[in-house]
Amino acid sequence: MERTQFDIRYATLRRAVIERDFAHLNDKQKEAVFNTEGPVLILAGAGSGKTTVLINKIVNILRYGSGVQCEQAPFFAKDEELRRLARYLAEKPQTEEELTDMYRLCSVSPARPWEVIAITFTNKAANELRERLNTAIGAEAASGVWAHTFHSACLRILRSNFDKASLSRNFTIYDEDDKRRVLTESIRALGLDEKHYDPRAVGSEISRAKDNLLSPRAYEAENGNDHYRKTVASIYHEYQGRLSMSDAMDFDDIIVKTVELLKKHEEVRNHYQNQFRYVLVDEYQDTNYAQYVLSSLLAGGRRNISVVGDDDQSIYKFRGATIQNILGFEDQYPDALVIRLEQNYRSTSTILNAANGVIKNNCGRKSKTLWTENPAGGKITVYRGSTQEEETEFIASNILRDVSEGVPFSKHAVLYRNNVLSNNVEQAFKRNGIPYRILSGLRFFDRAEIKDMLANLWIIQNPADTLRLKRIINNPKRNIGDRSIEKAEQIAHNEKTTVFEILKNANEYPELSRGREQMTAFCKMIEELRQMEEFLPLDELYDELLEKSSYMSALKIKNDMESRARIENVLELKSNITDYCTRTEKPSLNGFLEEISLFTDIDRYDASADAVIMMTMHAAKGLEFDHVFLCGMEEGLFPSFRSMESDDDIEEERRLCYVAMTRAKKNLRITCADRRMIFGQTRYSRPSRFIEEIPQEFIEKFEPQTNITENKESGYRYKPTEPVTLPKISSFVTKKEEQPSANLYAVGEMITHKAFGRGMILAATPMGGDCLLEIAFDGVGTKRLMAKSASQYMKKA
DNA sequence: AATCCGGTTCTTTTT
DNA sequence: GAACCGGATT
Repeated sequence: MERTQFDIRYATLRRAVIERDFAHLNDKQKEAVFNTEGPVLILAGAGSGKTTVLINKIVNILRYGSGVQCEQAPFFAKDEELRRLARYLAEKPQTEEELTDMYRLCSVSPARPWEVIAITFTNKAANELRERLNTAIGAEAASGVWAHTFHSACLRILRSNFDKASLSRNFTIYDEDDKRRVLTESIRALGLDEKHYDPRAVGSEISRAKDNLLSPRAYEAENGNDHYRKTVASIYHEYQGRLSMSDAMDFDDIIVKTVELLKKHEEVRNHYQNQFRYVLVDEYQDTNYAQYVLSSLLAGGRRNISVVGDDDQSIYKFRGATIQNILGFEDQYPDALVIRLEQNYRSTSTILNAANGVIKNNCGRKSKTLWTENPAGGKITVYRGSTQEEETEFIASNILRDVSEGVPFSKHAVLYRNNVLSNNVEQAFKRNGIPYRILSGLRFFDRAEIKDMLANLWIIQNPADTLRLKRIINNPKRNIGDRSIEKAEQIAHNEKTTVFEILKNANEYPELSRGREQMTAFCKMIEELRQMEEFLPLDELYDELLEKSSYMSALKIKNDMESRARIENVLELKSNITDYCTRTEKPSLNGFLEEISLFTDIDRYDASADAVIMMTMHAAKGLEFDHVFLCGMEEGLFPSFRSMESDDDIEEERRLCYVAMTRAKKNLRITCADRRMIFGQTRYSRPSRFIEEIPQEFIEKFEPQTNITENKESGYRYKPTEPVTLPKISSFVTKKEEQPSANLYAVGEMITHKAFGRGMILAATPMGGDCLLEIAFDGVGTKRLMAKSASQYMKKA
C-alpha cells in the first residue's frame, strides 16, 4: 500500500498521542514498550525499571496494538478523524467516551487480553504484574492476561490437555521433599547403597537431565560410559516409573511434559501459537534449556517474543539456569532488536558505582554500564570485627542508631550468603531488642501437620498417590504398620494396580488379615470424602476431613504444647482454604492444591510489619531496601570455599555479590569478622576479595582499635559508634497508650541485663508502640535497646 | 512401635 | 553446634 501524505500526518499524530500516554518512561524504556512486533531482547540492569517496562508493554499491546509501529492511517479514517485526533493531542480527552474514541483512533489491531502471556519466575513477580495491570487497564482485562510463573502456566496448559499429555485427570504434584522420598525408595528398590548414591545428588543430576529434556533412555545414551551416571540412569528410570504409578509429577516434569505435549501434538501447538500473539518472559537469564524451548515453542507462531533479563544477575546456574539463553538470543533471532536499559533509579551513585566496580571483574558478559542521576549519598561502610559478636553488635547498634534518627526497622535488611549466619545476627537482635523477621527456614507448608492435612487432601483428589497414602495411613494411629503396607505394595505391584485398590479390598487377601478392618474403614472414609467433594464447598469438606480422619481429636487428646500449636496450624490451613475460596471464581480442590504446591515462603513476606528483614542474598533478588547490611563477607564464606576451584563459580559468586549490593537504595554496610565459630570450629579468615574489588573512594573502613583490644572485661573491642543525640519526645507520640513494658523504665533507674550486666537508664524515648532506651552499662558502654523486646533480658536492679 | 544414641554432615534453592 | 538419619534397643 502506498503511503500518502494523510498516512504520514496520521502516523505522526498517533505516535505523539501514544508517546504522551507513556511520557513517564525514559527513551530506552519507550523503545522497549513500543516495539511490539518481532523478537526483542531487553537487557535490563538492576533497578532500571524492568517490571515497569513489562507492564507498560502489555498495556501498550492491549491498548494500541502495534500502533506506534504502523505507518498507515486506519481504513475508516477521514479528515474528520484526523481532526479529532489532533484535538485530543492538544487537550487531553475529558470524558470516558472521548478517551475510548482516542484509543480507537490510535490502535492498530490491539491484542485481546488472553492473547498475551507474560511468564515470570516467582509468584511474587506474577502477582505484582497482575496487580499493576489491574490498576492500569481494569480488573476484567487484567484477569484475562496470562500472567503466570513458568510452572503455573504449564499446569494450566496441562490441565486443559491432560489426555493428550498422557496424564490422568487428577494428577498429583510432588514437591522437593516428596521427590527425595520417592528417590530414596527407588534407590533402595534397586538394591543400591544410599551412601554411594546420595538421593540429593542423584536428584539434582536427574533434575539437570530433565532441564535438558533428556528422558531416562536419552540420558543413559549420553552417559553410557560413565558407571555412576549409568546407575543414575537406572534410578531415573525407576523414579519415573514410581511417579507414573502414583499419577504424580515433580516440578521439573511440569515443564518437560508441557514441552512434550507441544512438540508431539501439532493441533495443541497450533492452538497456543495462534492464541499467544505476544509472549513476554521475565528474568530470562535464569531460564534453563527446557524453559528456553518452551518459550520458543509458545512464541513460534508470530515470533513476537520479548525477553527481559540481566546476565549480571544470573545466580541460579547451580539449578540448571543457563546464561547461554540470553547470550544466544541474537543468534536464535538474527533480526532481534536489542535494547539496553542502563539508567538505574534505585540506588545512590556511590552504591551503583561500587557494584559496577565489582561486577566489572567478570568476563563473558554483555557490555553494559549502569548509571544514575541519583545523588551520591554516603559512603559504603566496611566494618571488620575481630569476632562474629563484634560484627553483629555493629549491625545491631547501627540499626538502633538509624531508628533513633527516625528510620523504621522495616527499612533495614540483613543479607547473608548462607543460612547458618542468621543465628548470630538473630542473637544480637534478641539481645538488643530489635524486632526482626527471617525469610526462609521452616516454611508453614513444610510443617508436619500441614503436610499431613495436605496429604489427606491430595489423596481425596487422587487415591493413586501412594507416597501421600503412606504418609497418612497410620496417622493418626490406625494400627496399620509398615509391614502390612509393604505387603500391600507387593500385591499392588504384582497385580499392576494401586495400593489404594488393594487396601480397599483388603478382605480378599489373607496376607493382609492383620489390619484389614482398619484398611477398609480408611478407604471407605476417603471414598466418602471423595463423594462429598462433588457438592460440598471446599472449607466444609476440610471440616469433614478433620472430623472423619480423627486427626483433630488425636491432637486434642494429646493436649501438650506441641499439639496445641499443631491444632492452631491445622486451623490456619483452614483459613487459607477459606481465603482461597473467597478470592477464586471457581474454587476447586484441584485448584487449591495446585496453588499451594507452587507456593513459597517469600510469598508470605509481609512488608507491613515494622521489623528488620533477614534473608539469604539469593532470596533478596528482585527486592529492594533503603538500608542493607551484607554480613559474613569473608573469603571462604563469600565467595564460598566450594566455588574457589573454578573461575565460573567465582563469577557466579561475584554476580551474587552484585545482586546483593544493588538491593540497597540509600545506604550499604558491609561487615566481616576475622574469627568466627562455624560448624563447631573456630575459623580465621580474610575479608572477601569482593570488598577489595570495590573502588576505594566509595568506602569508609572501620576496624577494631588495637589499643583497646586488651579490655578483657567488656569483650567488645570495637570503637563504639558516635554518641547520638536522641530526638526530643515529640508531642504526637506522647498520647498515653497502654504500653505495659515500654513504660516500665524511668530515666535514672538501675537495671541488669543478661548479656551486658548492670546499667543505668540515660534516656527513654517512646517510639511506635515501644520505647527506645539508652542505657549506660558498666564496662560495656552505652547501648540503645528497645524496651518491649529487651525486657525479657532485663530486670530492675 | 517408639525412643534413644551415635555418626554424619553442614551453600545458594524463584517452582 | 545442631540437626538429621539410621540402626539398635526397649
